[in-house]
Amino acid sequence: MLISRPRGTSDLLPHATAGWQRVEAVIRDLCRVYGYGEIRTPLFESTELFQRGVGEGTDIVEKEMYTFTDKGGRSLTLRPEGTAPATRAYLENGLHTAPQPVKLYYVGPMFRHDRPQAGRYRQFHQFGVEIFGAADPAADAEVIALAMHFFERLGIAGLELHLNSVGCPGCRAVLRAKLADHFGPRAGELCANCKSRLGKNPLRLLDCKEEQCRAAGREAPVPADYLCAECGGHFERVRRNLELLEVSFRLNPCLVRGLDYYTRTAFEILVPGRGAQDAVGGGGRYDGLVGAIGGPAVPGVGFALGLERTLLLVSKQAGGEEPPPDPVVFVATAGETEETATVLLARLRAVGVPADREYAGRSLKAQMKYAAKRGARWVVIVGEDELEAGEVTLRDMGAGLQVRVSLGEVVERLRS
RNA sequence: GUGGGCGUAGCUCAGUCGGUCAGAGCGCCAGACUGUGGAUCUGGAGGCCGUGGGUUCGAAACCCAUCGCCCACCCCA
Repeated sequence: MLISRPRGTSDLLPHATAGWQRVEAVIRDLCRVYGYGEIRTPLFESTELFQRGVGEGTDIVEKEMYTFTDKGGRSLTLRPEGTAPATRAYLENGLHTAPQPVKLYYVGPMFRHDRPQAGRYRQFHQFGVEIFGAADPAADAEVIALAMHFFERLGIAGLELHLNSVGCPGCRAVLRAKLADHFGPRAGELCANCKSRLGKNPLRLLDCKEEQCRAAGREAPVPADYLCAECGGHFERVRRNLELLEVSFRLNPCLVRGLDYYTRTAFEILVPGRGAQDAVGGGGRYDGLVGAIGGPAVPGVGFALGLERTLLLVSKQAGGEEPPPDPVVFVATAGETEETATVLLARLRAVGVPADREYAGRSLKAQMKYAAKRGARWVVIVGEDELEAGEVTLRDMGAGLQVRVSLGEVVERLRS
């Protein structure tokens, strides 16, 4: 093969896109019901947007971005996630002057230069929602409930919702000091990654998966112990709302979102027993994000779900791929009847009957064979003999029976 | 970025100690007294055996490199 697709991308052929369309239909319906409007932003943005909106200290920005320089010398980046672009669009289009809150959702491809493996690709797809302008804990609960509702609608069971609160910059400053006190003396026991985190972002030490770091962090202070009164109250209200919505969750005191503009609620949706790749989605509150990219202080909360990982669960649990659509009616010719067949086919399609023909001028036998393989329920044989009587032969492919029908009424017979 | 496995027809794969090994099944196309399907039979098309070097009289097979795919780690979705 001369040219193959770029690493970590995939060609979705008709038998696969059927599953995607189903998932997308659920997304659109759910978002309509919950009151979210769809937003479509560019696939690439100024690199700076992600540096500020995702965070310089993150793996995404440090090593996973598809960044290039365009002909005007601007640094652009294929979007690695959807929240920063949505936030940018919210500001740029003046949505902060619209009635608040503004509730948006998006579905589309994201790009990260990671090493591909099962359920992880360089071009992958996310479904996400964002609520801008609502500080109410009920908003946190709503997006979480929406995410869980989505999986429920797809028939996916057995997911775990992990929940935590990382507090606000105020209470986090206290925590940070305590973490430094705790880990400082143990720096020697930590993995290389965590050693460097110790200085810049000690919160991240809490959710390192290395055994040695977990051991060192066993007695470490966690955000929940240092929440200020307001953050504590908020978290309590989020949990209360989830109970009202009958969404079960598990408190995970080590669940963390590292950057400063992530505040309070943090959550992740996990598939138990899938190793290091168990996250199908996650989200939280980001009351500092709008400000971080240059806007006013507007609170926000949202989530992003991985669709490839979701599809993996759909096909695993709900059984397999769906077949491509049947043509239903196939128009075959026998003899010099092409023109009549062409018109008949057009009439069938005009009234919405899925119909097809073949274009190779093959024998009737070959046409029948092709029609059967395509899964046609009916074949209309337009033959010279029948045409002399103004008729065609209508064959029921399932039953193997056929009758002659007048050319005038065949469309009506097949319409239903 | 790190580690492991694998790269032979569209697909799934055989190819034994290097010497008619370029193959099978499925799929595709065609035919079986030429206007009728999913069965059967027959035939056909289709492969620089991932790529580039090397070893050898001779390599799909052995060695090196490279690219790609898969899986795992890190991290995430």
